[in-house]
Amino acid sequence: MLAYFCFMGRIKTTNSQVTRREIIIEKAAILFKEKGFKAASMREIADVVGVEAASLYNHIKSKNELLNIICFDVANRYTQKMEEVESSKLSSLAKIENLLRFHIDGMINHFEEVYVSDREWKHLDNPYLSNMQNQRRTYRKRFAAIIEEGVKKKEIKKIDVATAVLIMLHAIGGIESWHRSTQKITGAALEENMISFLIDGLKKI
Amino acid sequence: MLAYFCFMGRIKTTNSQVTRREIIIEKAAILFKEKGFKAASMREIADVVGVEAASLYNHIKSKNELLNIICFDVANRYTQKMEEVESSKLSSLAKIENLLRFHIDGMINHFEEVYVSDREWKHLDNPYLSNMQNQRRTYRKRFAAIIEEGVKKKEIKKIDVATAVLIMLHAIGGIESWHRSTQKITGAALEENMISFLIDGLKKI
DNA sequence: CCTACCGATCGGTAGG
DNA sequence: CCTACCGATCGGTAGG
Repeated sequence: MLAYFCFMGRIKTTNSQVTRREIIIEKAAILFKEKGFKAASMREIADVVGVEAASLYNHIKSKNELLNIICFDVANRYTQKMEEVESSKLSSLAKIENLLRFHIDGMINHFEEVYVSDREWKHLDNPYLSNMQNQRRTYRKRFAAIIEEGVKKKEIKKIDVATAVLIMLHAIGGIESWHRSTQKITGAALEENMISFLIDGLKKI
Repeated sequence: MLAYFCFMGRIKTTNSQVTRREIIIEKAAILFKEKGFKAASMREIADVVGVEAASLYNHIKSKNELLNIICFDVANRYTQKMEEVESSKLSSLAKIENLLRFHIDGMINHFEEVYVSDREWKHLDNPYLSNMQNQRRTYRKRFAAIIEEGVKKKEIKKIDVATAVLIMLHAIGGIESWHRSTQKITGAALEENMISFLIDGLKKI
């Protein structure tokens, strides 16, 4: 019986390339973003997907698995990007700009997922929770190291590195209020505005 | 009976100036910050306070009332500060610096409350929810108006005002990771670093 | 995929 | 302030 439905999930690929499982994850991300992980119920997710709550469990193991998938999808993309940037030949300033643009794009184009992974990861259960804590700590350290290197090479203004990391990574979270605003500038314009504000803060005068 | 315990709350003022009610609110803020509003239970709050869950209701009406108190305490302080700054004779740049320092101080010295009011206000129920949404929208507009004025008077670099507001108000949220970090710089040093980064982003070159 | 259902936990009340 | 308890809702399972 179980095998039958797993197969059903696969067969949809022919029509739409989106499995039922992926739809569930996508709808879960939207609800987790809107109500928070704890406040969003499996019954609500099922409603939006158009099935009974019990049916969700033919595609996913638990509510927490949904959160795991969302959070690590995002975290892994960040880690991958960090590796790409680190091994590039760009200047420190260009590396940072590259990373910032990646974050901004993520907030604009994968908003729900990124938002959830950023605000709801505390509800992960172990071992995923400590794994995520490590990934986040490591990411910030690598980000800081790039700035540090830029300061040493005198490509970047002398600033407190920890403060700069903290400001830059959090400022991007502000794109949330851009999503909510009615009279939006375009995403591309927002990106340029943010980059110029943040990168100017690093340039030597 | 009820009156008796309300009286008990008041009488404590003689010893410590902190009523049982205020202790409950303070502990609730800590738990709401750590676990989120929905994930923190009244039983946990009661545990920390040192009473049974049912006893909390002699001091507060509901779990949501706790959130109301925390959120509007913070929001009202912001509104009050905004009025003070608007009616001052400071330059636009000085006004912004003044507001930023106020936010930074809040994040450093009233961390739990400010954090909760910023991240958990979505769980308010009406009419408090729409009230809060209005207060937040209004605050951002008034903040934007100050920057706008500075740009017009050419005290401030020509920037996209909406983007600047978004960056500045969210960057301050980054102080959260300062609280979590082990090798901290002092709060005062953090404040100076943040101010110089953010205010430099506004100054004309 | 559904119906039927379970144990746990929640916010909150009654009553002393 | 406590004990005792309630109805609602939750994540999840059994079984077809």
